[in-house]
Amino acid sequence: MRKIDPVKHEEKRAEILEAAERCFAREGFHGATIAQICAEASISPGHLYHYFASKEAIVGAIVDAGVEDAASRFAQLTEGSNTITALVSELERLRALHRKTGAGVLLDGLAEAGRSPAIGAVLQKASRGMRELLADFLRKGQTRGQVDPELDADMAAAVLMSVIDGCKTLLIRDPKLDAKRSAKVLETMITRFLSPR
Amino acid sequence: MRKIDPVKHEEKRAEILEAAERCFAREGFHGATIAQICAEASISPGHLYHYFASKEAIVGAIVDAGVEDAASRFAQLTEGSNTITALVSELERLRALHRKTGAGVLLDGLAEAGRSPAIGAVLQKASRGMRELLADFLRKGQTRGQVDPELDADMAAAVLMSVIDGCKTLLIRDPKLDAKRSAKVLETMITRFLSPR
Amino acid sequence: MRKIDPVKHEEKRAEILEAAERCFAREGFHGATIAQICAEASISPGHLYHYFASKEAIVGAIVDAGVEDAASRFAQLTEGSNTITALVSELERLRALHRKTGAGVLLDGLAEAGRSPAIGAVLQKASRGMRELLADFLRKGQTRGQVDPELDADMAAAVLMSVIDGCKTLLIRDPKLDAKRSAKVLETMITRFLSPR
Amino acid sequence: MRKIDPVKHEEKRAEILEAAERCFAREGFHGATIAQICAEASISPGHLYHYFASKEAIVGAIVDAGVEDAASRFAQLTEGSNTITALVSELERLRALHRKTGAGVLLDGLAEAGRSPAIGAVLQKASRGMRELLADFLRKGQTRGQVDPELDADMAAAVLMSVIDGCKTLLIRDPKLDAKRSAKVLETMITRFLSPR
DNA sequence: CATGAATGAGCTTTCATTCAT
DNA sequence: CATGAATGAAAGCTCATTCAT
Repeated sequence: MRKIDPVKHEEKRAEILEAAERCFAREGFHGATIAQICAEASISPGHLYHYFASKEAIVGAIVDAGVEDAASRFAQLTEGSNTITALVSELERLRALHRKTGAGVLLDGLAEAGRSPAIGAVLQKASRGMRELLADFLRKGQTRGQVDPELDADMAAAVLMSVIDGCKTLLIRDPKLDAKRSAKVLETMITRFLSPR
Repeated sequence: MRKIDPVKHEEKRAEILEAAERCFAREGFHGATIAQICAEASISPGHLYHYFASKEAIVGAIVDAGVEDAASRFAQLTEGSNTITALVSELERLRALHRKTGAGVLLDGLAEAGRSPAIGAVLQKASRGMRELLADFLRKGQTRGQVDPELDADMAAAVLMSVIDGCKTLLIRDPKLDAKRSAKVLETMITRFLSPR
Repeated sequence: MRKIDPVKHEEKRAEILEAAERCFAREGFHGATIAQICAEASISPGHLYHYFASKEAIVGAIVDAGVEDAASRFAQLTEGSNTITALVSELERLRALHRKTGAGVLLDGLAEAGRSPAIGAVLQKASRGMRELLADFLRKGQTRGQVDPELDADMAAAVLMSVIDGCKTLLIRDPKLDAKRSAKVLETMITRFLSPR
Repeated sequence: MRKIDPVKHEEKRAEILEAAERCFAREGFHGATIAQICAEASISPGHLYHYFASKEAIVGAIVDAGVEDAASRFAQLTEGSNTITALVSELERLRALHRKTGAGVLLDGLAEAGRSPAIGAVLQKASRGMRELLADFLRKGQTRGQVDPELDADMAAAVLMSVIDGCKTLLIRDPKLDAKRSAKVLETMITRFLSPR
């Protein structure tokens, strides 16, 4: 008699996803077990499989969510007034975010994407979208005279994205690194890279 | 009365290490199994343990080798005539290298280092060493007037290393990326970053 | 919403323990494998680990149960009217019991306790408890004039326990030994040992 | 051209056996590995198999040796003047011996004999021999009026042997046991058991 | 005689997944 | 919807034994 409530279903899914994310951050994709995720989400293993077909599906959903999240932030980027300033502050926001959740998940995800074609495809599609947004953003900056018009906007966008990825390793390679000073130098690099000559 | 032949022993060790590296590149640290490594090295599982005490020891040996290798390359860097050119071409060499072995291993290692204090410590020590070499190299460039003297050499080195890390994701996010053009843009970024104003 | 049923859980645990006991009796602690125990209990290897954390934990549970069992029998001993008669018949009961389960387990356990400090500590604690019960029993017999008051009750208890241990080897050294006659001689020894002069 | 030297061969065999005995005392029959025995005997695993066909053969040889040793000591027993005194002092000698080598080997051997028919047969044959020696000894004591003529010499011998076995567990069950006092009580028991009424 | 490299079956344990209720 | 019991395929690793030299 009781019909399934799609809203509640979606809520539970999100709850499990969050629990999984915490576990993945702590233990990595391979290190985290279904049992741990169930404990964290306070459900039984049998029940989890009502919401996700497999562990890989959970990984996929998390990658999806992260990718969508990043894309939406990139989409909002366009609103900023000064191109370079906006970019740099977005980068700073990302760094703060990952200091909280741990960079491991993202690196795990990237590594996994480099291997699994399924996850790779998701990431590649999203990356292309994000790169286009970023390239558009840069082109707009070029029009406004805030970004060097000589730059290949598309390639510059790709390189900037890899710089953002690289940021995650800064703290792993040296946890005691002075965050302020490193941010400043990073800002210098991006500014000099993009500024018109 | 034949005593053990350390040369052959070392050769076999290296052989196994190479086989393991191929497996890790293909499957990741966790994904690769002892059985796969043994198959790849054409030895029995029991025999592998004459050369390495555990799977972790294999990983450790690979990391050690990689670190030593990178350090030696960095140390030789000092010989180049032009600071920035040398740096850029070294970066290109690294990229080519990692296209062969697959970037996954490094990302796996970085992700793991972000979680496990034991692995983290190894990476941090190695990173500090490499950063010092790179910073020295940059300072030498500053003395020669080839690098902007205003830059904090130490921080710049840290940022450059994270840029190198970031490069690994370029191909993961877009496998069809035009390598030449992306290299060119990367070169532009580094050149502008480091050049005296 | 069905919560776990602790009764069924405990029953299954006991079932596995009995299966393990049979295997240990047949093959010894080291000789018995998890696979054999699982086959004997008709469960899968994975499932066994829902009930016991490790093979060692199974051994521990069996030892604990045996110790508790022995202690409870010793505690009830006090009720008997004649000290020596009660003791001798208890001894006989122990012999019958061990003819069923096989003496090997106990000898294995004793040998292991002589080596591993962890297992040794468990055994020593249990032995001390049992010896105290036995010594109290003897002292009570001394008060009643049924046991030689000159005897050091504590030491006599220790010696009696070692005699009980020794009984296990009787059948190993000679499986065809006449059980009745040997019991009689044993009874003679204990009676003469304890009787007042 | 070089003939094998049976003397040297036998010496090496004995050497290996001693090394194995040390390992077995330390780790038990199952716990000790061929590798450990080889290390202890300073030979290679391949070489060990020139002297023993299998690990079980080593165990068998050790049990054989122990059994022979015990038998020869029992045979010499006959020389003593007073039956009970001789017996008690022999028992004390055995205890001292086993405090050195650890009782584990003997218990391991007994446990193993209870399971493996092959080892069991060796032990049973030897035990019967020893029991006969001991029974003869007791009968001689009966003739001399030093041992209760009512006793069934054969059964008494069997019981005494199991008492000797049981002694090994005294120290395992309580390592801090006062050796002198326990020896005294044991002596009391045996004296009262055997003495003429 | 002697070495140590090499084998491979089998061990304990883990864990994603399914099933009965 | 929800539980937790149950599965079973594999994982990393050990070790008695054999083989080439």
